[in-house]
Amino acid sequence: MNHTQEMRDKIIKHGLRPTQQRVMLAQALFAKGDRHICVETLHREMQIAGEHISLATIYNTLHSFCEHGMLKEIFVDPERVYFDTRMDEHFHYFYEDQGMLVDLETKDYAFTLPVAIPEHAELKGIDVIVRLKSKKIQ
Amino acid sequence: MNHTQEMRDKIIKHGLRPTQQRVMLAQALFAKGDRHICVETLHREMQIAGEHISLATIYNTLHSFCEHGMLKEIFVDPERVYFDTRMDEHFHYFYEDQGMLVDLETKDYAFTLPVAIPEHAELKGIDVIVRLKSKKIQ
DNA sequence: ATAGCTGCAAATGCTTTGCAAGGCC
DNA sequence: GGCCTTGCAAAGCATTTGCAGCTAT
Repeated sequence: MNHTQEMRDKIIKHGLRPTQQRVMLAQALFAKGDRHICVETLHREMQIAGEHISLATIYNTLHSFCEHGMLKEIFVDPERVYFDTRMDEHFHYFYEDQGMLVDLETKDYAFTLPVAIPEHAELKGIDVIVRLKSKKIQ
Repeated sequence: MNHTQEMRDKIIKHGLRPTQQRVMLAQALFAKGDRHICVETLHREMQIAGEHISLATIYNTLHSFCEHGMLKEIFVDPERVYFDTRMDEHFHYFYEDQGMLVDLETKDYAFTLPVAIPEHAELKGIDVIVRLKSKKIQ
């Protein structure tokens, strides 16, 4: 079974129709392991690969993927939304100067969860963002 | 010494000129203890109080306050930026359905900081956001 | 006096939407 | 065939900017 077919199956399994654009985007997103990508970057990447997909469709598709549990949105920067292909609970470093997100590895921290959840509320998730600035290399 | 004077002093101490608009905004922000407020809300609040300040000035002023260490920006929602008047390191609950931020009290969690910081980088801060959804009241 | 601040209106830039044409089952 | 999806262009909206007039020191 080739990779295109895997992506078709993945999309179907999540309750969406495997249209050309969705399959192409799924390949770009999930082919290379975990990714943290913003719409603009993905759009440029598709153009370079010679596959034209409109920005509107990328927005719509990524949001569909989120609603159907294939992606997570991350808000770290008011300038743009990032999408994360890794679905388990995990945390991030964010290099503010580069706009780059990197996963925190378990060995890198010692947070003790969970947190008290107010009675009248339901937990949707916990975001931990370690904001960094790259040091200049001398 | 009245409250207006306190705000003037606070602004001067942080290296800014105490203009009318800055003093009015500082009063709105710091009079009532810790606040988590977005520009739109603050603008509406000033209008209701009968004090006209342009949106542009509110944006500029809040950003100046941030750069001069009087406020912190919080990104939890791509729709709008929140400003937090509390300057020490602390974490938040965010009620996604209400767009409301609430401080996490120390008793409510047991995160163990710090985190490993990559060699080539400098820590700017750690954000912890516990995302909640209000439960319907039956 | 003069450097800095304000406020309007216009511009910007990311994101969403309306709608006609096309694709998937 | 019928419904969902796409893509363009236009709209939407929070935020920023240019610039003339005003204010604080």
